Amino acid sequence: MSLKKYSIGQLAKESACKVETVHYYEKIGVMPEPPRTPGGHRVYALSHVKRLNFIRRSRELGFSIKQITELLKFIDEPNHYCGEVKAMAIQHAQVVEQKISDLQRLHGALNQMVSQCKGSNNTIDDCPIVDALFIQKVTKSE
Amino acid sequence: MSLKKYSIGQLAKESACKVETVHYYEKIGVMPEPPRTPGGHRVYALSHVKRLNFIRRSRELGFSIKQITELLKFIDEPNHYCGEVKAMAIQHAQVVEQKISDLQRLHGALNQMVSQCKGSNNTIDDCPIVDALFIQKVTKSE
DNA sequence: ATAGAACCTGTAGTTACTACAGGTTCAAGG
DNA sequence: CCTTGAACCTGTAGTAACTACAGGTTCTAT
Repeated sequence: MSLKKYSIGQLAKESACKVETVHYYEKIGVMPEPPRTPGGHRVYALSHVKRLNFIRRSRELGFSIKQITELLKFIDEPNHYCGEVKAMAIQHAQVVEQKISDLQRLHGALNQMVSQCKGSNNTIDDCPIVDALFIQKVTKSE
Repeated sequence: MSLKKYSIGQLAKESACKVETVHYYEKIGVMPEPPRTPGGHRVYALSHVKRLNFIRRSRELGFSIKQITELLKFIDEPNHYCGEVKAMAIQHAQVVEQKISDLQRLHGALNQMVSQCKGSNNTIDDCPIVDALFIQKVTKSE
């Protein structure tokens, strides 16, 4: 019996986001306009909670709103197949992999800088970190 | 003999960014207002190229403009020491580490979803990726 | 002298929210 | 029943770090 109704505040809490964010999602069309009380307050059902969870979790996983719009289209329209979702997930996984390796390169560069820096007593003119940053980029593949 | 002068277009090309970005950096104060030709075009010197390289490279490494402003302060003002720069670099390295591990967690989640998904023949109702996204978050520590 | 590339200023758009301001409605306690 | 204050409403503006354009001027090369 999922007859439970949610105010926008409860909905937001349920999905760990802010009320303003729900307004925003409604404005951009990823959340529907829900029914209202006679006074004009939004009233949500469990399906809304699920949908918002979907959106938030997808955002956490790094999907853009545009991508989420696509995913929701798959869900909202009846003539779509799991394969389309899978393809998007695979593609996104590759993007994430790339990001990880970029960050690892960066982390290496930062650590190298730090280890070469003797620290507090040098003035800026002798700081190898500053030197490293002034160097024209060579580490990044183009 | 670094008497060479650069137009804003050459400067931008040298640092692999757009002319508009240089304008923007000038507006927000991380690049100085350079001398002008009688007609009003900006004229840059090698020092500007170096400074812009510093900014761009720092951005590539994930420093925010705010952080770069701090770094530039260390460089622009004579009374700062290498230790301050080192501290910022160390702190930033930790942030990068955190980002990497978040992304690795995400990558694992995506791969798991993908591997559980049989693909094209299922309808959305059977898609484990969609299911996974609808689940209230449990993987993320709060 | 002239064509057109590059420059100028200023404003608006992007992404995904967040933060207000100024007003209305709801729920609980007396 | 009435009041109080939390929660809600709409709408606008701000955030980061640019990017894109419009409409005009200057520079450079032929």
